[in-house]
Amino acid sequence: MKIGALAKATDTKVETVRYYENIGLLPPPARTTANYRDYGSDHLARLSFIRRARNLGFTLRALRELLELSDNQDQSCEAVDDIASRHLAEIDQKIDDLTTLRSELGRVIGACQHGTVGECKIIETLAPRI
Amino acid sequence: MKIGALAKATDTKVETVRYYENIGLLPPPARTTANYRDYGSDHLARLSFIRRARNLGFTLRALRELLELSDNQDQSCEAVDDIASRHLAEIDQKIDDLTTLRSELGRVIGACQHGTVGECKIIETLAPRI
DNA sequence: TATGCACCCTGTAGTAACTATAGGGTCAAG
DNA sequence: CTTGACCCTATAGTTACTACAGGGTGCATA
Repeated sequence: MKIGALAKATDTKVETVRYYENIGLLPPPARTTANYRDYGSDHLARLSFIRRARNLGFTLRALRELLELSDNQDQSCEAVDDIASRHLAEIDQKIDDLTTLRSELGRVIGACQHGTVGECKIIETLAPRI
Repeated sequence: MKIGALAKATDTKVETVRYYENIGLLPPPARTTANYRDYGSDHLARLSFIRRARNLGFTLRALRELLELSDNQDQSCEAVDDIASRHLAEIDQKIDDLTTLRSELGRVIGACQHGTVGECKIIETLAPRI
């Protein structure tokens, strides 16, 4: 598939796809005779992962680390365990925060439907960490 | 509290706190006689919300919208409902993605502990959306 | 055959959201 | 009374994109 189709399938700008190739996050694909980039399903999967993980607040640096778990199958068990464990804790925190935020937004919507708008306590849901 | 304490409590750089004030995301606090910024607990709650929501991948633009639910209590029910509903759907998607990612990382760690490292299928967990 | 039009290419400049540095003031402790 | 840890403003640099500028490709249609 050509870059436009890949970009569309992953909800990415064409320029962003080329940018990821420039910084070495997405491997350079084959080229057609007209020098057009020609992507396969592995590129599609990898870019989808990158975009969705970015959308979840992971930095490109964190992404590189996660992608290496996949790219370098021959890493030591300790290294894999360390990287995965650190990210697991981060992910759990994110899920907690999102769940709390979700319930307050749900309450606001519910209150709205019952005509008793009331205060929105959204800020308080993500109060300082202990 | 002074800016350093506020920054520390919210895991933020002092420069970032001043930046949020410049772009109007954090209201300007009172000043001491020495012209130092003097923050209260409302600032602490608001900054904590901003930082954690940013960490979850929300843009500053999205944050402004969410904060307005809290700041403008007198908005129409339709407006509140529209904003809250859109973000609710986004949040649900994020929770789904994080949960899937979490389980694959957990599997990798588990495999590691049993000495059967095996392949890491992390990329596949965030495959293209249907 | 040609001439749009939608797509692709490289390269560079602009934007969003920070982050670091320069140059200087405040203040409690020793 | 000075030293170190803080604060101030202003501006330049970084990360992660995003938007041109200037030009080539390829297929449909007049």
